[in-house]
Amino acid sequence: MIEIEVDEEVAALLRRADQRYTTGRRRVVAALQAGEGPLTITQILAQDDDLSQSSVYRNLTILEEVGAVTRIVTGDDFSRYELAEHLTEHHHHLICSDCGDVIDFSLEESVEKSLDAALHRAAKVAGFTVQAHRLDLLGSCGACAAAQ
Amino acid sequence: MIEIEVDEEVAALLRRADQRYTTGRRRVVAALQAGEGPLTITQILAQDDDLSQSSVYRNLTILEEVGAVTRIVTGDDFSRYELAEHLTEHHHHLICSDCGDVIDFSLEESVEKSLDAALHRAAKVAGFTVQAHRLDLLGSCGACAAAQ
DNA sequence: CTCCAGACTGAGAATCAGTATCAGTTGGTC
DNA sequence: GACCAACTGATACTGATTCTCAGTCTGGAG
Repeated sequence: MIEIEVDEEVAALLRRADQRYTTGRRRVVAALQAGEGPLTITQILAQDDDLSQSSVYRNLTILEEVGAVTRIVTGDDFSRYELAEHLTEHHHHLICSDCGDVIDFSLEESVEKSLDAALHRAAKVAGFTVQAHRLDLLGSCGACAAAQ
Repeated sequence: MIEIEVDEEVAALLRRADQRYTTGRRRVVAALQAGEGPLTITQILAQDDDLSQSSVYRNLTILEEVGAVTRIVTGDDFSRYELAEHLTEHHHHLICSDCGDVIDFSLEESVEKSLDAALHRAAKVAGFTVQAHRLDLLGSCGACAAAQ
């Protein structure tokens, strides 16, 4: 999805919740679009000096409530945020267990389909209502593997 | 894997790291074996009055370093712990986004196989060294779905 | 059997990502 | 142009997790 469309979609989501699409929020969204994967608050702040920490936290929470942004928790001490899937594309995460960095990747359609079907079968057995699935690869990114 | 085997395996892992398999640690392992899914520190403490919070934290960290236990982070404010996969069986998690509870489930062999192959292909493309994968279903558990 | 080093423990203090508060600013609406 | 609700930034606060420290346990050397 191109930048302008994302912007409009986010604006619509916010408006629906009586929220404004302010400059600060635009900047957070822009930072997330610029990253190659989910970003931590620290990374967002580093990318844009005019943002204040408390507002970024607050705005990410609001953007998440509104459905524009998704929060990712990987296991190191920092939450990461990315644009919601309907604003990007369905994808998964490579999580580097050394440096903590997170990179996006996708699976072939066919694998994704059969996985999805299997997941729904399994959920049904457990009496569980599925909202989404989450698939991560844990390992070492190229840089960290080289550094060892 | 039956209880005694797990115990021996954990003992061996600890010994290899010059650590003792003390009563406190045995009790933590026992609590994890008793649960139907990963447990929070609070749940472990609730299950055994003789455990002290700081020791449970410390021992879980050690058991994780030694490879006997895995830490799970779901997004609510609590870490959860479960026995490592080689002491149980490869499985995945149903995470209830309402109450935060986590339940184990498994996929059919065939799906798991093709998924694994696809993941390795994807990792190779990204120059990533895979250690493990992690697959979670997000949604509502039976109890929470009924309560709505 | 005794001693000793080093592992272990429990209680409390310290840390720090994330959240709440609050006084002041902004922007849309009548 | 007054009003009101949303927004902002600085700062104080919260709570899960980690650290510290003084005391206890344990296994092996002598």
